[in-house]
Amino acid sequence: MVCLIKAPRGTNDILPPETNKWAYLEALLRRLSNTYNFQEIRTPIFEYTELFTRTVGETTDIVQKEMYTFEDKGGRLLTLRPEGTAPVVRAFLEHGLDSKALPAKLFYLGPMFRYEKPQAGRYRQFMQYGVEILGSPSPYSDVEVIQMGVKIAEELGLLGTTLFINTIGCPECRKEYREDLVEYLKDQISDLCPDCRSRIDTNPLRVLDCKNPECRKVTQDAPSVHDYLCDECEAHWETLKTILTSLGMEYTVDPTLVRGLDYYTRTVFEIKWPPLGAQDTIVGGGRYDGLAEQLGGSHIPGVGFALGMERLLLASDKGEKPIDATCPIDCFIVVAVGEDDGFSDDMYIRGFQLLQDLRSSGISCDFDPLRRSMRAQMKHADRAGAQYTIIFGEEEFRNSAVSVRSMKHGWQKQIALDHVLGFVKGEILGGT
RNA sequence: GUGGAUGUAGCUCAGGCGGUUAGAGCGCCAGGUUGUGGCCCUGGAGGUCGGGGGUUCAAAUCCCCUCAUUCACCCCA
Repeated sequence: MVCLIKAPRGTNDILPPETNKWAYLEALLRRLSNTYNFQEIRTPIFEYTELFTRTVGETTDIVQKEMYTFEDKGGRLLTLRPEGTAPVVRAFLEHGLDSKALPAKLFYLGPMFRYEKPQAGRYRQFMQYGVEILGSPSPYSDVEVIQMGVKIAEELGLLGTTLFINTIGCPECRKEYREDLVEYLKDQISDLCPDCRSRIDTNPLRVLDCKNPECRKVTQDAPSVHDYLCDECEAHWETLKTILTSLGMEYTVDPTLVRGLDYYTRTVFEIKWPPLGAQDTIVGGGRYDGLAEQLGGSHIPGVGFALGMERLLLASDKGEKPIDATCPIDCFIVVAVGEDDGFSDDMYIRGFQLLQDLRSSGISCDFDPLRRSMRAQMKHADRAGAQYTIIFGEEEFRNSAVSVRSMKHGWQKQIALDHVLGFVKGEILGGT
């Protein structure tokens, strides 16, 4: 079969039984959100372009090359959201949530869009889950968020994840650092790759995480932010590490971890799972104390993380306990149609009635509307993962009974039609 | 955006130096089994050989372009 029109590049159709994994993951994330007391927030899929250019940063890859931007019929410049934090903070300010009890703990779950070259674990439309704590400057909030990220990986049976953390200071201490870094880099400019040469002016911190070996040599001896931290940032950083240690959480300090969005301050972190290959960051986040002010609000410190669900499911499949994609039903009604002896139609109707009764009792069940052979129906029942089949046959029909068969154990008994509902309910809901 | 690899049945893949009707396994449908799933046997359906163009008497096979996937880079979730 061919279809003239295919799904656009970098997008995915998610089909059964794969959808069951998504349902499971979503349920897991919602459950954990509740455990950590995060409440769901839903924001539009598109926003004014300016929201992202102002917060994410003009010089970042996201803004420069990855946004789906378009003009609507009213001449408004809009962008399909490439990330969730800026919209959440925007909605938070717009609706005056800062006048309610703080800190606010919010989570979101939905599609994001980035115009990138697709690769395994990286798509143009992808589902992201993220949490944000707004109104708390406390390093305990940083740890709360980080710990939840680790917890999610654990719940999915991902062994061998690594938590990388770093601090990039605040705008105050970063100012002096930035000047010294730029000066240092300009002295070594001949050894830097072309990308990094232009980064010196646009975003010098990003030179630090360039993977080019030549650039690495240069950055090895570059001044470190850690030597420029103001007292507050230093205290925040030290407390953060102390709390992590006291929880027995292992972490690696990675001074080259700066992350690609401009709004980050102080803490940044990533959780990586190496078996994924090139796209091995499953959770990424950090603190953004200046974001609300950038959007015209008051000073509302924030910290959060985001995770890509496609990537997480990819990891889950490769991990220790892949999510079970099957979705079996409780029972299946089989109607054995013999030669047309006048019973068939009646049997079908009685079977169909029982189907309704079972469903009304909360028992999942199905039947074969195609009136195929009994064998075909049994096969169908088997494939649907039915635990029990309920067989309407001529012989049973004459006795006002049906046969109930356990597909798992193979036993089969005749049950009076009047009692079958109770019997099946007992078998399935009674937990035998 | 840069570089490499790969596109043949629903899925996993053979075939490939040009030569009749393009194959296998799995899956699907039916029969063997007019009252029974899984195992086994038999049969059947299902293909624009990713798309377009070119070379040729002849293209799944050679050439060009294009689209898609994938790996790496860039960057991220």
